[in-house]
Amino acid sequence: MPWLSLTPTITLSNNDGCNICFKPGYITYDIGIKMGTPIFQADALVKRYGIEVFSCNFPLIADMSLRVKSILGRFFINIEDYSIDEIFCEIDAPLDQVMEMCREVRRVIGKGLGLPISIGVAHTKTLAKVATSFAKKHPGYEGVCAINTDEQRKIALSLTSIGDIWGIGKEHKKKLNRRKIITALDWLNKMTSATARKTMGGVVAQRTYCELEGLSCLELDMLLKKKKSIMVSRSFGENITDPNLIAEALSSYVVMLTAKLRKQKSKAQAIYVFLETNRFREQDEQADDEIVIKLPVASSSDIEIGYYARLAIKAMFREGLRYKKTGIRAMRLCGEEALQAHLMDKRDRKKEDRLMQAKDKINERWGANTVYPAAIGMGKRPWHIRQEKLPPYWSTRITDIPVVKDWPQNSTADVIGEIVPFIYMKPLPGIYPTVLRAV
DNA sequence: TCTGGGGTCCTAGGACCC
DNA sequence: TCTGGGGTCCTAGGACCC
Repeated sequence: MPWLSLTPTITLSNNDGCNICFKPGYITYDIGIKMGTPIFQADALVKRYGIEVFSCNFPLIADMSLRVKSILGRFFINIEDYSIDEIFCEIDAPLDQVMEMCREVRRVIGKGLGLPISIGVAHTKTLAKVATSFAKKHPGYEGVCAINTDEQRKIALSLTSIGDIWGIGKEHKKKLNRRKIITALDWLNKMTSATARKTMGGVVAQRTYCELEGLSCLELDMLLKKKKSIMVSRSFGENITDPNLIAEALSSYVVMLTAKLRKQKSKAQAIYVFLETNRFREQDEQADDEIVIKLPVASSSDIEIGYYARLAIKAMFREGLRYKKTGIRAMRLCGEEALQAHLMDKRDRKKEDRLMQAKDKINERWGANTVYPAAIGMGKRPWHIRQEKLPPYWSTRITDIPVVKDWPQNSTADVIGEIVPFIYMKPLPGIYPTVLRAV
């Protein structure tokens, strides 16, 4: 949404709960909206500063992420797909060539996707992340910052709070702060790598320490790995007291969970199910229960796993409690082929696998939940998450795709210096102008 | 009134073996 | 009174990441 570049925005967590991404826009000082602030606590600030608030649209983010990564694939061979919005690339070339290439990457992604990206260049992954934060914070770098010399490294680390280093979380930060270690450079000056390992409980901290010294300890991880556990959980849109509705909600998470299992060709040997009340309502009686079930035979069928998940709910549910959240984790995953059979097993597993395959095919072709088990309920359900300010699925849903209405020959459009078509976007009442100029 | 949803790795310690 | 030396496997819990 390039037209919002100067508008402060908040993107909410699932269920429209907390701020998970505040973009200041025109605001140049800290107004106190932190990661994780519940949005109802920020009502006054939202009004005062004209902050636009959005529900999160993960399919949109995931799609943009794929596009960025496919462009990066044109420039780099050795790539680690680290997270939805971060990538590590390895390159062996003189610094000026690398810098030129990075600027070109940034230009191409800016032009093609309208996304501003930041690039950090350094000799270790941890230092590259430090460099990236400088590239992002200081406009002078124009999005690309390198830490190359020892002097640059020390200056950068002296300006970086120890807690902002990748691998130093809030516990380590507290511990180090108590020893008067405030910046990353303090850490290097006041400890050795051996004492870092000793006082911070292991080899992980020691690796981070060495990486900051410029000694690479974290290799580029280019393999696409299967997940070792997969979890699906959601808070409910409202408090739920009916066990059948809880079972419905959990069944729908099971459908998502088993689809993820089948996608990476895994089966679960065990499941973990939990059920919680709203821990913020201190006036309510609380519950936070969990059950682990070892499955008789590893499975990725929503029929079978759904059955055991509902058993777990039945066992945990207590009359009169106001439940807020449930979820399921698939554990002890194994490959689809290496199956340990069960002597007493009566299930027709081949048939069930074929059913799941057919269902996956239909849903892939015609959209998620074209066919689904009746156990997840039909139509609007009270446990559905709230998403009241959802931006359109511009790039992943056919009805939301922007329509080109006009292509002016002598446009003065200024987005990355290119001629840009006028596009009608599906308007969200009160937020978007009818005609927008966009990339 | 309203408070997110995923993951990984490492270590210590228990329980067992010879 | 004195009580060895070498392993493995598993799990809970801690710490970290996005």
